[in-house]
Amino acid sequence: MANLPKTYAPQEIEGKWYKFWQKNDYFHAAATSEKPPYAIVIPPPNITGSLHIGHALDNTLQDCLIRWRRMQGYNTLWMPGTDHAGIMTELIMERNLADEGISRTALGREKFVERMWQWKAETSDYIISQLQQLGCSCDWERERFTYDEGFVTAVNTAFLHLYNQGLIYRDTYMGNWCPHCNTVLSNLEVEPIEIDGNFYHIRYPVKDSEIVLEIATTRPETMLGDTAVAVHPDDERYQHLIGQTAILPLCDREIPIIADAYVDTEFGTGALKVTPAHDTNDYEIGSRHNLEQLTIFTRDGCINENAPKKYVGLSRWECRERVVEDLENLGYLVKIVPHRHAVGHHDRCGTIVEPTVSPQWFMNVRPLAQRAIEATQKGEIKFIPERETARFYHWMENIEPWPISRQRWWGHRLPIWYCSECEGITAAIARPQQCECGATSFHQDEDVLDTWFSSGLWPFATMGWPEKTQELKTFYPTSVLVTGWDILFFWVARMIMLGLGCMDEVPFRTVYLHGLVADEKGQKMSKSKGNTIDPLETIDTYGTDAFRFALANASTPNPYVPLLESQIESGRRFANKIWNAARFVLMNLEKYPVPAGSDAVDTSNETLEITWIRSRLSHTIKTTTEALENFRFYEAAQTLYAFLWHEFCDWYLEFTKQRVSQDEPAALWAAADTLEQTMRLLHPFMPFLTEEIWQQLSPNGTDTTEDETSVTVAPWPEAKGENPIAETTMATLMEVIESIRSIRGELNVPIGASVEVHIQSQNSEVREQLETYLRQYLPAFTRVTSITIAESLQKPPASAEAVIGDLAIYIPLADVIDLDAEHARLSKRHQQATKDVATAQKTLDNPNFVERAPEHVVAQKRELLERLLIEQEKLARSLAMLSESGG
RNA sequence: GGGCGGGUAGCUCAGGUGGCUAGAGCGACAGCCUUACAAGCUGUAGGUCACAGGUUCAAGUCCUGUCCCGCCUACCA
Repeated sequence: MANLPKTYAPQEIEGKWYKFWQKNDYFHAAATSEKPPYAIVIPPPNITGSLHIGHALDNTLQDCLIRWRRMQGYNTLWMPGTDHAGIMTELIMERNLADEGISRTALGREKFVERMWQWKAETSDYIISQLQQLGCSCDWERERFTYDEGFVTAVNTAFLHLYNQGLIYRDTYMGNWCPHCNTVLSNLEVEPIEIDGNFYHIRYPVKDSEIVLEIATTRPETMLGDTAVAVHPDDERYQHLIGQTAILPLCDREIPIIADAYVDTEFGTGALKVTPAHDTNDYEIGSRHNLEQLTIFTRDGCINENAPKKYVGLSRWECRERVVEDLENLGYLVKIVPHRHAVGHHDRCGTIVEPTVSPQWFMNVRPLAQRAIEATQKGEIKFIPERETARFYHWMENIEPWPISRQRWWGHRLPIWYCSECEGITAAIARPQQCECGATSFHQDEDVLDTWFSSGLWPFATMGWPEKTQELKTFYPTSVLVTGWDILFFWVARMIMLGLGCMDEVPFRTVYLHGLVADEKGQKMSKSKGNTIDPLETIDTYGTDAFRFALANASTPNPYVPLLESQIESGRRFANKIWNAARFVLMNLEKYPVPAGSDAVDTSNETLEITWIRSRLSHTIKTTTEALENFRFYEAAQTLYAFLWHEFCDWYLEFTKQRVSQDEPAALWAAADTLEQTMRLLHPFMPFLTEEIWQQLSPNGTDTTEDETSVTVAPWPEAKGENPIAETTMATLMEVIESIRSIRGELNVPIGASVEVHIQSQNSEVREQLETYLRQYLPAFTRVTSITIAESLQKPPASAEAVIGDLAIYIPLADVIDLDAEHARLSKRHQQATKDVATAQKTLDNPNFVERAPEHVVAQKRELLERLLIEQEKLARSLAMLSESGG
């Protein structure tokens, strides 16, 4: 064994072990195996840059599951890959190009896409290497990309499959248009943000009359596209105007005054200007009344020729200013009232969306949504936490047609061909030979598909669909999907629908939706808020394992999980603690090597502390396993932390010191065994550190290259059962030790000073236990000159006292005792005891409690009261004595 | 406007189907370099479990209402 440094240095071991794992192919899943399958597909990170804190959490949790199941003996597949992330990646590329002074349009589609592929090559490698730094045990041989060759086939096949069922169709409809990205968007991509706007009240004169109709709008510029004014059919104020004609100011166009029940008489003036081409509701009204759709904006959000000349070419905002100015000058403007309202923004680029009518490809998701609901109701899919199920249903039940075409360049082209002669549509992967009309010339649809269409195929396209591969047979449906709740609709819901649509089977059995990483104020971490923690920086500073442990430890079931720097720090301290515990064990093993063939542990002559630590280990195995089974990562992490630090290190290793100093190595060998098993338990959370220690501990497992093995493929520990008697005995001993320490601490007994300990107990069993073990253990925890244990003994003069139930501990402190301090100490405990007695007494005094509560609860209460009464009485007596001698 | 989640120690959070004397980490205070670890050890302090009712032998936990905070959703121009 090499000399281990005093402080754990993660940088020195992490890279080494990752290479080792890869070399041994531990992460590769066999397409066929006798082992039961367990599969997770990674939520493919976008190729837009580097991993953020959300990825770190998401992938840490996935790796925990995968490593745990692998150790449990499953044939585990963690399918990795990246996403081409259509619009987002294009935006970044456009920004890069802008830095070079090139515009996308100047470059042209072909060149642009070429550059995108170059970019992809660089960034996806970078992202993969970051996942590896995080320790992710993905099956890298199977890495995929949502725009690779296989995906093109899968996307085309899926499209045609759904098209042929009539689920995909072309329609001209009012949609969300992003004037910056020049594409239509789905509702999900539009983020409503509250902004401070205005309500503009404007007069619309009524033709052939002196009457003016006052309307109110937040978007005065759209009046240039007005084709009606609507009032409520029952609105008495406007009855006489229905059917009349208004004169649209600035345009001098005549528009009808119509009645439509959509109009809210209470809101604004009760008169609504109608712009069917640029407002979703107005569009509906327009279709009901057959109004003209007058488009007044260009694709990039400027005024077009349908508006009066003076406004043509202005941006939406310039136009608003000019229109308001003109209205005011001409006397049409009544007033401007500040008005706060929600306005849709493109979630990717932040541009205010312009509702626009355009021809698009849609997917009718209703039938698949219905099947998804049914599948969930039948239990084919389970959501964790459960509350997410309700969100899922709600969205699925209210789903609307999904616009799937995007007017962009980077992404899957639609397998749709238009005849150059008759414009007839042919759906086919390859260019068709001949149109029904006889023509032979075609052009392919220029649009690309929404990125989520292709990532919706991820769980089966990555496994080779549409081929009927062995992988699909083995691993589909996958076991679990792990992702943040924020993409439940974007991605999870669509995977389920497309899985049902293409595979006729849900893509996964369980969906675990974790929280979003937040800062200490509960604010979601985001670049724009500047409150992010950079995963790579964190790994550099604290080490991967510390970071991973902190993430798992922070991962409560809450929708937002605050991650504090101090928690990562705590992870690092934990790693260092483990490191040093291992050092201690290993250093001592040099002196006392584990005898060969000692695998069969001899428990016949086992000492209490060994029985105890094995019992606690068994409990820890059970709790950790259950926590993982229920996706309670924080609970697993906390269980392991508490066991390793506060039981194994704080107590067991101290016992071991004592034993070893007396030349009794059995405790040490049990320590090595416990540590080895604990390293296995902890491995899913802290893969690098546990591998390093496990290798050092394993009997043959020094750095030999032959017969390589790894904790990665070691079996998951088995809970062998707990020993309540040993645990109870140990608890008493610990209490005694803690009491003595407490006296020493509170009464400022010098560290170097040895003390006499007198213990009185009427319980012979307890006395026996103390006789047997306390003499052995105590020296490891505090300096003692002598220990006296008796059924009854006089409290020595000038001594400090502690009471534990029937047990009294006296420590003579003639030279150092501060009687006032001791009095204060005892009276505080007496007060507490009195309070506890009162509480317990009150419960037991209630006859209904004794009658109706379960027997064991009553018995427990009685025991407690008894013990508390004894303590209270002892303390009272000692206090009286103390006052006497002191006063 | 609806729906969901939350309010427990100075801070961040645990406390499945009500029942041990309400816990942890961090922070605070006091004392220690005790030969695995100062990224450590030992001890101490700190909580009307948001508020008000109710159900129950028993409520941090279940019910109702109120007040805050956050989020998701909705066509009020």
